[in-house]
Amino acid sequence: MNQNYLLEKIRNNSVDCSQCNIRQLVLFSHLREEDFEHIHQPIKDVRFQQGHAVYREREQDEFIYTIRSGLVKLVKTTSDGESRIVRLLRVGDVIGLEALLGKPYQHTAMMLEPGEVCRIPVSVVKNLQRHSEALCDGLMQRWQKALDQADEWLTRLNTGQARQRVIAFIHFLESNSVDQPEFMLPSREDISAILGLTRETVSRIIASMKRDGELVDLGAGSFEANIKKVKISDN
Amino acid sequence: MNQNYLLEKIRNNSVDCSQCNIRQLVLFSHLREEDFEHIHQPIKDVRFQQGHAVYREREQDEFIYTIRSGLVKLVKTTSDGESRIVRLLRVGDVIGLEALLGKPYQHTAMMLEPGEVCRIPVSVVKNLQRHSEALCDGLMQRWQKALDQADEWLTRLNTGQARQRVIAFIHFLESNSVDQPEFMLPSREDISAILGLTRETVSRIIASMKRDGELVDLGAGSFEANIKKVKISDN
DNA sequence: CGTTTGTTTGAATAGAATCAATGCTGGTGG
DNA sequence: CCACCAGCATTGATTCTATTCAAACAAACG
Repeated sequence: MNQNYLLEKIRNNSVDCSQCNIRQLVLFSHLREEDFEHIHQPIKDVRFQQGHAVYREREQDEFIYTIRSGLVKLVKTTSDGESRIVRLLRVGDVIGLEALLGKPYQHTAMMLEPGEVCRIPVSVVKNLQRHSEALCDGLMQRWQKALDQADEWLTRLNTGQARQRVIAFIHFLESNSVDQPEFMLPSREDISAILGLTRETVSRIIASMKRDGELVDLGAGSFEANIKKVKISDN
Repeated sequence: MNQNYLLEKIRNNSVDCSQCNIRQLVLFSHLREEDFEHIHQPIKDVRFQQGHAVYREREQDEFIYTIRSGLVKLVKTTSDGESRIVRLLRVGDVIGLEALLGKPYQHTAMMLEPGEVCRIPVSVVKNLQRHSEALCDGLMQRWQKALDQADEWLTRLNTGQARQRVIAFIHFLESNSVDQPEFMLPSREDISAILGLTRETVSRIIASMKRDGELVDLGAGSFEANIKKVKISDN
């Protein structure tokens, strides 16, 4: 019976969360073995290409997502047609939590690099919630994490002079790529939507940082160059 | 027995939430009568003067708060000593949710006008959570609301030209004072910390709006004038 | 290849910050 | 009661920074 269930899950391209290789990172980290019995709807692994949307602003749907790999931007379109990136999320982060409250998605979630997400039906979460207190705690933690990032975004990346913001953003990227000091720079367009500056201003600053040796371009063949930070002097 | 309990609560300056006159607004709106039996620690009503802090950044404590009256600013101090206001909260809003997760407060919560808050021990919420699913939902809703405001703060109040931001902020104030078209303007200092501009820039813009008749000063005797919006033309 | 897409660079301009002075209001103490 | 002071708002002049407009450049792609 359990065997059959597993078999069916595999047939549907769905996954067994108790065997997830990033389980310690994701929403279900504190679940006990028996809790997994309460997952009745399929959780699917979905792969997205760069530039594709996981969901779109104002859409309403029945899924939340955890990011298995890749970098995701949350984009909000302002009244005057401009769009701003309000958060960047990566492996282990949860997006689309608002679906749990029956609200339409508040942003467009778009892949900055190819990656994979788990698509979790809202009903699964609600079911598990009934059996596990830990999950509610986990959810609240995700919400708080999003809030912390939102506040940091405002105070660090959208305050002060252009150069300071770019430096703060590079620090942010650096802290995200845990092991290596190398990281990918998003397009100037994206950076400008993150920092609230123009493409040109961002380009000028980054170019000048390269000239000054504060950033080293490792130009690893891919479209956008691999960048290694050498030193950042805050002036 | 129940009588004695109520009596004791009153003696301690604590309150009976089931009788709260803004109960439909607050965290406990969906609780059933019997749920209130599970409140064992006192919930206190605290009154604060203008400029006083409900809690401070980096402090850790065991309370969350709902606002009964008054306007509260959440202030975050940046690395370089500047401080930015990341949210404004009013009657019915909950502040200090991070205490539920055992985290230190992420902001300093300060009264912009005199007001009253309910001080709720974390243990009370955790207890109720065990008995009422509705509460967990309520909590998630509060978190989402905070997140929505954070995003709006960034995209509306911290994007674009100074004049647009001031106008957006006035719209925000207007939407907060539901019934009347009058509202109080915070100090230029506070507005500048909200919009990421300087005192002088804010002052210039508001003064010019008054001159143009887009804002009418009702100067109702209090220190900062009462302001009524007449028209806002977006250019 | 030429085309497309994104980046860099330059010159001119607009907008906000900065520095500095003045004005206004309410409170204080002689 | 009036003079003075403190705190905040307003206004002006100047400087500086980022935007805008425009062009050249570089890489990727059919």
